[in-house]
Amino acid sequence: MAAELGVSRTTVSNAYNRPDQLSPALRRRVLDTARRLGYPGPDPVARSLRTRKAGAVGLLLTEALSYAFRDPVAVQFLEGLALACEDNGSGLLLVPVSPEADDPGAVARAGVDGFVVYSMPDDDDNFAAVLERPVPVVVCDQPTAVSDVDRVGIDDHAAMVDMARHLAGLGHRRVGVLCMRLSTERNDGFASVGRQENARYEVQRRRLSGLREGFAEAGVDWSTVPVVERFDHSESAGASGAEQLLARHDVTAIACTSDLLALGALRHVRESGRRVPEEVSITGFDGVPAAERAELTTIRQPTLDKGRAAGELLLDRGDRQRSRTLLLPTELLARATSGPPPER
Amino acid sequence: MAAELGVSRTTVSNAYNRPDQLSPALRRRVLDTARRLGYPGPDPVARSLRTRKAGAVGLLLTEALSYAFRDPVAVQFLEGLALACEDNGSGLLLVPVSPEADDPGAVARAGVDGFVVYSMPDDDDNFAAVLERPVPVVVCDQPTAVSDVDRVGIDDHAAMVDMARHLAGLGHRRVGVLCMRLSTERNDGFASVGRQENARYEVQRRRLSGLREGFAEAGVDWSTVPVVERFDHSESAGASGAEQLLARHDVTAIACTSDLLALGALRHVRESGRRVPEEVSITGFDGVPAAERAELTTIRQPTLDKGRAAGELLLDRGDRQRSRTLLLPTELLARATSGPPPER
DNA sequence: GTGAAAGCGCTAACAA
DNA sequence: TTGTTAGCGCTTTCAC
Repeated sequence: MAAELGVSRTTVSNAYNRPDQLSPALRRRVLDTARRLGYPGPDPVARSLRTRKAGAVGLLLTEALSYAFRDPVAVQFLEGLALACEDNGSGLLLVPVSPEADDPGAVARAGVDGFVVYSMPDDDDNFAAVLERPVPVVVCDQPTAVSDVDRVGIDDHAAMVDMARHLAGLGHRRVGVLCMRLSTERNDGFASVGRQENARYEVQRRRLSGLREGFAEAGVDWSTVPVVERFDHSESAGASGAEQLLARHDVTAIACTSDLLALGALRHVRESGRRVPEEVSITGFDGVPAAERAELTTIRQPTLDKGRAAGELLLDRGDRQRSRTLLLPTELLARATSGPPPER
Repeated sequence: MAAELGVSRTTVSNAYNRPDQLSPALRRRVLDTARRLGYPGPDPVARSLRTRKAGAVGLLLTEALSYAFRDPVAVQFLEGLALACEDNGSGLLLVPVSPEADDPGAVARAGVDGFVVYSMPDDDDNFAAVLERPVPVVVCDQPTAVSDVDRVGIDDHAAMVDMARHLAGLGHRRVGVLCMRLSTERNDGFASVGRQENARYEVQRRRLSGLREGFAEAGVDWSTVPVVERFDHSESAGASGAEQLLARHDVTAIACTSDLLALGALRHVRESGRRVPEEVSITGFDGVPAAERAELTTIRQPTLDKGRAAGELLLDRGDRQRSRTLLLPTELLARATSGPPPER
């Protein structure tokens, strides 16, 4: 301890943390001595132990850490979350999870004051580990079947009912769907109704059920609607999904459960010589910037606001009495990739 | 302590950390009791204090936290860094810095095993605070004038010499430049040679000096070359910069020190009715995806690899004897936005 | 395979 | 304004 150098440890501590508690001269002297002796200042970990504050928010994602920076929706969510963190002076800790290993160790080992959980599957070990921790938790999007945590999300079902009505209203009856992964194991291909209903990803389940309901209103029998699933969330997955769908089914519209998939589908459909929307309509979900450039018909969701709201909910030491749920609005953007189906 | 429940604290600790050190039956019993009693498992902060490992890498950026997710180059760097972190099982802590406050507290308070510093100005307080911490540090890009830290970067000067030669080789002699901020205070407008040479951002300084050298070889007097500076790094800053440049100077080429600026310049130039590259050539720097889509002539730098290398350098507990410097290669991509100047 | 003791470096009360 | 006293919760020799 630098205490050996004239003063006591309290004084040293105060020199760093409460400048107003001691004379400027003394403070200067303490700091100078510290520097001379090579004392690097209070150890942050020891301080955290004592103060019971880590000064950081943990973020848990479905995917590997680096995915956070590959998916444009995740990036926007993170920007919002970071905004909330910086307002609060909190750090943002991206918690590593090994998708393979059944090792929730990283979660247990994270020095954070709370967790934001972004879009995890039902029954996830890492998420379970988060709930074990005696810190506040905010879940974004999924899973929703959890008590005692705050939640931020949108009404995925209702948004997709709108989308189905939009397409049905244009006259589409022979439609296909392209969706994201429905289980944690890779399963690229057509997804049966049973598989859809038992999807481990609630968001996908709800988006599909929304489409189902909306199309049902127009008399479309859902069991005849082909649903193609892709494990990877990327444009090329969207392209290959569209290819698989169109190879077997003659549809006039493809509703995708994300913009990335829709953008890929759009590319494939055009490259295969079909015109959009004259021959095939394509719709997405999310409202990413690239979708705007492509004039994709989609559902805009306030991704950045979700991130900020999640951060604020977590950091807001207000009424943490009962768990709060925030449902943000979405908006159907009918743009250039949807139109009436071709005449028979 | 759960020790009151049959066994000692060592045993409890072992139950969590060294399953092989005690009988499975006992371990099970300990864990069950812990659950029943609501013991959440070892406190990560206390554990860190004892083991002297935080299990996380800290990242320090020039800008506010959320900037990390707004700038495509930063996002790619982060993806690479995250890749290295996840290979190591480390977390990634984005350290909040208040650009206004002269408070390096967040850096001092971050519980991390090391820092990656990404592109900071010379003489930055937060960076200085990082150097005070007794942990390893890797600096990416700037500042370079630091001893005892590992570094990752590119040869900005040489890359821009190439770019100047490219433009000069096409025949350009009346050129303008659009660069990023040169000081930490906002100063949008023309930058004198003196201001360029005294820029607090080494990367900008070197990119400008590279252009200067390359154009000098073709006989261009640098003091006649207008250099427009923009504080914000965005497309719209690029557009307004190009506008300001063209309003006063009749140039046949605009060399930008980033793709984002170049993309904005491109937009402005086209919107103002000029053809690219027939009337004006425009070049960027970085090689972001959007630049590829726009067919922008640019310098590609391996941004993701820089991030990964930075992470590996930091986490690699190998020869930490002397500081290592890694210079990654760049590549001039001559695409569709550069061509011969118009005939007089 | 298990327990006892020692301390990681700090800050919050309180007393002087 | 400064010093004293107690831990924060854990892991780690080392002895049993």
